[in-house]
Amino acid sequence: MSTALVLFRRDLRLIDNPALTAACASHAHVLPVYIHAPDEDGAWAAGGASRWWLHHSLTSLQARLHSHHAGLHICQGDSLDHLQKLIKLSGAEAVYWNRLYEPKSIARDKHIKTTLREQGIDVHSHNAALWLEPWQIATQQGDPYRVFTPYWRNLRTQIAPSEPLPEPTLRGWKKLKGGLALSALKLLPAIAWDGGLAESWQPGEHGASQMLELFCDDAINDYAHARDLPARHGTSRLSPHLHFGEISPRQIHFALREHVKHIDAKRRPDIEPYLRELGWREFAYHLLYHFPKTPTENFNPRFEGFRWNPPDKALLARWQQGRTGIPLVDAGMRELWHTGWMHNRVRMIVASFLTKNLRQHWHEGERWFWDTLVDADLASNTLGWQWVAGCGADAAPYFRVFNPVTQSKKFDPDGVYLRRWLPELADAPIALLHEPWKDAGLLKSSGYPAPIVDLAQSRIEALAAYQAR
DNA sequence: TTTTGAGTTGTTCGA
DNA sequence: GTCGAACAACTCAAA
Repeated sequence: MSTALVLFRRDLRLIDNPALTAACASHAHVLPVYIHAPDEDGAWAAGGASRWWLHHSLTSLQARLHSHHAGLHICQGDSLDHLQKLIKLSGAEAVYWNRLYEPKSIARDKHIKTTLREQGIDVHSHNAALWLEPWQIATQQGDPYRVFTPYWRNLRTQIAPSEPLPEPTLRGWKKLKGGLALSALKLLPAIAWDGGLAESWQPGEHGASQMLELFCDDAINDYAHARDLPARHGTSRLSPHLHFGEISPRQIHFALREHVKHIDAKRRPDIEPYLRELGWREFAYHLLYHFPKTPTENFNPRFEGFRWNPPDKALLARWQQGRTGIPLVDAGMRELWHTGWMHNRVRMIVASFLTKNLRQHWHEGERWFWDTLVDADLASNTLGWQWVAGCGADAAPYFRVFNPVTQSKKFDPDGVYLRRWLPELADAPIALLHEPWKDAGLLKSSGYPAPIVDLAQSRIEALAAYQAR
């Protein structure tokens, strides 16, 4: 009657979970385990919003396991120590997990694997998060890709949607005494700032599949166009679910293809633009794996001596609080603070504003996003900030400076998004809503701040700084 | 080895 | 108002 441990990390689902399925197939008893070890993530331990999500996602996973008469054994502290103790207590002869790809996680898991194998334990790791793992794709010369388009052309030919693994059914779930209650991990905020998150999201496998269903029913039909409009729910909003592994790209791909199969060819939505976005996620993992220093170092070494403005705490605080005086920037930053998420286009705009108009170092934005986003992901966050700042792989050309007013008029022409997040301007006429500084009386009566920077002037200065690089 | 075509998401200016 | 060009040069990836 052999026993296996299944270690859950960022694969918080029962369906299409290769480690869980493999363990259940080969062992009579399976013990699901979660070990909370933020210290092992160093500077990139989960931020506040991510911890909130994690708490609720684990709650959901516990409920899913309970419905199988199983439990989740929770502990906190050194991963290897806990695994060794649990192996002894349960008599397990094997450990299963799904792989992570952050540099620190890779090093830790390698160490755990070596140590346990030396002790005669079988260790099996699986891919639950990616179409192809970072080392499974390379240029013809055998190098990692640095440009998205050829990467995607290659990846696209290798992904064929296949049926997700079913939820495993096993009678022999193992339970041990001595696990922690989830609340002992203290993942929820001490002061309740999380009301907006709870209104906006339903973490967990069930929430993920509901979000996917919603996407299939609605946004995918007009994705190529509506994904650019922040007032609309035109994107999938699956990013936090993907980050925590409540759903996998392969599940999404399969579901989308099944969904569009039954639609008349003339009205069938084109899912390629969305798959391409999943391709960007995959590319981010590819880059982080092959260039592990990029969360803290410029991908492009020519940016070493770049003339960032000196760090300015006051300016940064105004950006963080959504009080820059630029409506679209402020709306985005407030959406982020309230919901733990920001529309993709608006992310680019607030990031361009911070790095180009304010010329604050991209690390500042990277760090703020890390703490406030429910979908904060080291690979995607790194790629995104380096791309906007211009120092990344396949980065935006230096002269690409977003004009938040132009973007606002173009992508939120009726001001629906602005009015939603800037209640003090809700009654302003549309012409002024995009540029409220044009009416001093409006600023005074609304209390909305004047711009903290001159957009035109700062653009010119940014172009000069980037040209001098 | 060398050559060739190409590279997420923009803005401004002038015709 | 619409449209194309300029905004740089570099380096990536494949032929």
